[in-house]
Formats: sequence, C-alpha cells, structure tokens
Amino acid sequence: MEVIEGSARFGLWYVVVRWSGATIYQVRFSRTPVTGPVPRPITQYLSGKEVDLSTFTCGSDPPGEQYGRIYREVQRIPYGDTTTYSGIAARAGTHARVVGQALARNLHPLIIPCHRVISLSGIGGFTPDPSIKAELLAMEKRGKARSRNRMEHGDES
DNA sequence: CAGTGTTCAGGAT
DNA sequence: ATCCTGAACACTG
Repeated sequence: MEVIEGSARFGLWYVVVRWSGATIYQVRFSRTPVTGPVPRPITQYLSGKEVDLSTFTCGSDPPGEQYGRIYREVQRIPYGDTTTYSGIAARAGTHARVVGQALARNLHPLIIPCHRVISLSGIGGFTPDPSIKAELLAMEKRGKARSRNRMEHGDES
C-alpha cells in the first residue's frame, strides 16, 4: 500500500501525518500545511472528540531498547488524564530523565500521547512548542466533559 | 563522554 | 512561600 502524507489543522499549527492504512509512520507539528488526507480518527480527535488513537500501529521502531517500554506505558494513559515523568519511570522501571529523553524523540505524538506526561512542577516540554501541549490537554478536558454530558442525556456509545 | 521534555535537597531572598 | 544552584539519576549516540 502506498504511503500518504497529509495534514489537519490544529489552532495555529498543522498536524502532518505520514501513514498508510492503519499504520502511522510519523506525526509532526508544522506551521505550514501539507495538502493531503489524514486518517479520519485523527481529524475527529483534533476537533475535540474523545477518540482512542492507540489502535493505530506505529511504523518505525522506537530509537532505543528501553524506549519501547516507556512508550507502551504512555499509551496506557487514558484520554483527558495526565501522569508525571517520574510516574511513567516507576512503571517502566527506569528514571524520569530517560522518560523525558524518550518522549523528546517520540516520532508519533498523539498516537503515543506524550502530551499527557507532565512534570511534577510544571507542564514539562514539548517540541516544537509547549503551548501545543497545553492546548491539547485543555482540549481533552473539554472533550471529556462533552462526552460526559452526552451520557447524562442518554445517547451514548 | 556529553547531553537530555527530571527531581530533590539546600540555602538565600 | 518562592526562586536559584548543584548534583544524581539512566540511557543513547
């Protein structure tokens, strides 16, 4: 199957995705759009809907040995929730700093929700811009509240 | 060996 | 109570 590249808007940024079927090769944030489609669940997610993106398979392997463990732990964090670097470290059997390094090299943001990992003191880092991280978290908070409301009105999943 | 998307303790403000 | 500084942490290139 052919590899497709496309982008979807997110605030001031564009989420550029290289993918093919259910496999995602890379996700990156850019100021400029790339014309082409992205998988439907991703656009739904970016529009504030509570969708699980962990069902996609990641194309390229994690850079390091230990990183795979870390990425798997990060994928366990539910939509709208957050954990700390040290929390992930404890679960993956490593140190917080390694977690930070692993996430800095994450090729699949959103699929591997590194934005849900924050620092004990502040919000932590995010490339290319930490404000994206803050926006994503705010959006998930709204998205969760929205599905909660939908449930109360009795037309759910 | 150096460089992290961290954390903690200690000390000064 | 908040802000700096220095150091240890585990792993990768």
